[in-house]
Amino acid sequence: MTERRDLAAMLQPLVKSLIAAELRVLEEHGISMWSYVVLSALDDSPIRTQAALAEAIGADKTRIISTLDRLQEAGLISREPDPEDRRARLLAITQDGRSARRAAQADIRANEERVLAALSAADRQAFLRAAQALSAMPHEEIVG
Amino acid sequence: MTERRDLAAMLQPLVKSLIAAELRVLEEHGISMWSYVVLSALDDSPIRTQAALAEAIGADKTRIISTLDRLQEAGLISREPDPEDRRARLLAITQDGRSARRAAQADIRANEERVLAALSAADRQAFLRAAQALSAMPHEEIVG
DNA sequence: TATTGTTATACTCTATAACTATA
DNA sequence: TATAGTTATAGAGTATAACAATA
Repeated sequence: MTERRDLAAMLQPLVKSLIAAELRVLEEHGISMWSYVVLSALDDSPIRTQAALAEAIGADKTRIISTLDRLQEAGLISREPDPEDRRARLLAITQDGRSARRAAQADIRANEERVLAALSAADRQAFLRAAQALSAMPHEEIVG
Repeated sequence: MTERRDLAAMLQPLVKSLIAAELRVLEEHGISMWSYVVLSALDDSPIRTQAALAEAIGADKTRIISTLDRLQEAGLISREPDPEDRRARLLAITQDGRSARRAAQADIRANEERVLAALSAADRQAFLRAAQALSAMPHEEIVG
């Protein structure tokens, strides 16, 4: 049997630290974690309903409302009733929102690069490749 | 710039799935996550105070009390006042506790091996080596 | 007075249920 | 009546503060 600690027990503190690092950077940019997640989702493409956005980022629809309020207030997203179905809210990132998100992301990635520098070039590549492969596995396949 | 998603955003869902998998296994063994963490800490060596145990597993001292109650009730740990300082509680795993912990750990690792089988042998090795190296970094060094 | 463990309280985050408006 | 969004409420998990026992 391979002698190692449980994978989850090993990775969880690492992820916790990475999230703490991300929160520090985001705080410098005046953005909350949920705001960053929303901006990142909308930077890929606009979304037609708040429920769809919540679904896309794995959040409850009731939980993102105050975040959307603040983002709209700050002019980082637009949020208008769909003329064709005025129950729905068309969501899109603004130019300011895009700038804010990308500036924050650049700082986050710079810090992650600094951390990854602890690895050899070969291990770094393999680690990222493996992490990508594992995180692409369906939740059910991992849970079994 | 390397084209990849944020590291934390990539790893967090993976860890979440791994924890869900672990919880499923632990449930089959009738052990909670906190109980498993406590048993794992005590399987390495006994601990002289509850505060030290809490510190060791990164928990609040008030938060492990009900867990210790249940473990003691189930006969998986021993917990006696230190004769030399009766404020302190000497904590140790019992033979039953050790059996329970190791049985659970074997199943957890078996599932993790199944997940890791998605990787090539080389990537699997490099991933584990890198994960170990990164998780050994001090929290402050990652946060920056 | 200081320390260990415990209990009581408050706070944060999240999920559930009820409500408004549009369809 | 059904759906999108919102607000109000309740629940779980955690941290903080007060307390009891021992030193």
